[in-house]
Amino acid sequence: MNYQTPRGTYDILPDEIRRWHTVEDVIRRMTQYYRYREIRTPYFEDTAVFKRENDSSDMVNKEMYTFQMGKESYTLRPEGTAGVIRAFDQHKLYGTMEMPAKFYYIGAMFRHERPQKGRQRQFTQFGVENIGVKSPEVDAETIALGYDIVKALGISSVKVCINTLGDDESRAAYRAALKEYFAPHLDELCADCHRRYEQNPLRILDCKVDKDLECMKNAPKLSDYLNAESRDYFDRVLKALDAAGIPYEVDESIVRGLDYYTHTVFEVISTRPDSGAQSTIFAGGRYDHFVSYYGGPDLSGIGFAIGMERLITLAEDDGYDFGEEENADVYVIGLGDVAAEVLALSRELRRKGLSTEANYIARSLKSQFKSADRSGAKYVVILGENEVQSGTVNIKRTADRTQVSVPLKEAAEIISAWEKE
RNA sequence: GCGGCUAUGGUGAAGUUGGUCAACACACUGGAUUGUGGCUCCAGCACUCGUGGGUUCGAGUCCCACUAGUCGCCCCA
Repeated sequence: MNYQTPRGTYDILPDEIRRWHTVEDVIRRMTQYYRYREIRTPYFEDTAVFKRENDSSDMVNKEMYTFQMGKESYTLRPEGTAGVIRAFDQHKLYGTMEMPAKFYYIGAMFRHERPQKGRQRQFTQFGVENIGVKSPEVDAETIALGYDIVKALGISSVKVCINTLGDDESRAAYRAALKEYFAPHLDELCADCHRRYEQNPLRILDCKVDKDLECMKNAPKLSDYLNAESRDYFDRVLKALDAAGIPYEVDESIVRGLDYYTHTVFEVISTRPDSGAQSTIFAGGRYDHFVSYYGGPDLSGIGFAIGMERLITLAEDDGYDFGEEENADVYVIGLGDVAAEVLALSRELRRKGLSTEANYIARSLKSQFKSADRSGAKYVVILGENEVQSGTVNIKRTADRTQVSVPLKEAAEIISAWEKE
């Protein structure tokens, strides 16, 4: 065992791929219901696309896979939104697409973190972006899409947590209030919070280390600093969620890891006790200035991302039925020096749309029947030297074990006809 | 970046206070039926216990280091 996958990466083996296909199918169906269209952007971008000024998040500052090729610096994408917005601006889709422009993506993301349950260095995210219409109903609809996917996979124990960060004015006022409030308490806070105090004081509030501190409990609340417009917007988001029949909980501690969010932010978490340290299923929020950041017009957007690995695990834990692997239609047994004939017949069967397993190994009839059983084939064709001589072939129906001898040339046609009965 | 736990064949694993052939099950291959299957029976299948050192007359079993996995902290989907 000399080679293995790098830390934090993993292989999806054939026995496991069915789960992925199933979940991907649910996602594609649901996004189609909501009229989102797929977009595929590169797995790496110019580093500047991800490394934005004044970004205080660990993801951007500590966890990116960045490499130099010649003079250029590239980065493996740690998240999906930046690439989508970059593409939206680059191709001036605001000029050709109807608003809101609705995108979804599924693909690998890369973050250099210490792996653990539900967290890999290369992982897969499904995400959506809804750009160009700023409306509380759009926010609620976006959450509804994610919620519907989670529910379609039979995942129970789900909690929608939502909050608002308000607009620029509200945030600035709150930020100032926080800095003023925490200034005398700085020596009580952890090292990370000192950094947060400078870069993004809002994040002090969801610090897990200092969460039980007395000064945390009495900290000013964002809700007290929202201006009328922001408060009204959030109220309407909640009303829209009520109208959509989505249960939620307002959680003022949610401020999100990415710095580009404004107004609505949300996290949908699993309340299962066995979901480990990574309980977030999907999370996202609204961004007012991201589209213009990459050179586009001043449009607002909203999006979320779901970790596919977590989604699949949760669906599995809740007993979602991923179905059985498809059986073979036909198994072609070869006896003696007949491999070429086995190949020819198998190709004929496949051309007729029959999934066909062919044996090219010189081995006993018995062992070939065993593997025919394992393949689940409905028909077993026995092709030996005798058959080649006589130009006939034996076809055995697995169901009733009856066997008929037919001309070799007609075998594919006959099985195909039986299948259509 | 920090901490806990783990590391035996293709797989799941047993391996007592260090001391006979590294158990058992599944899978796999062959045979009992020299061309007709899912049952049964028989046979085969780890010169070796993550890697490297050390202690000992003797180590899969004890010690150290390294590597990897896993869970948690941080962070996040």
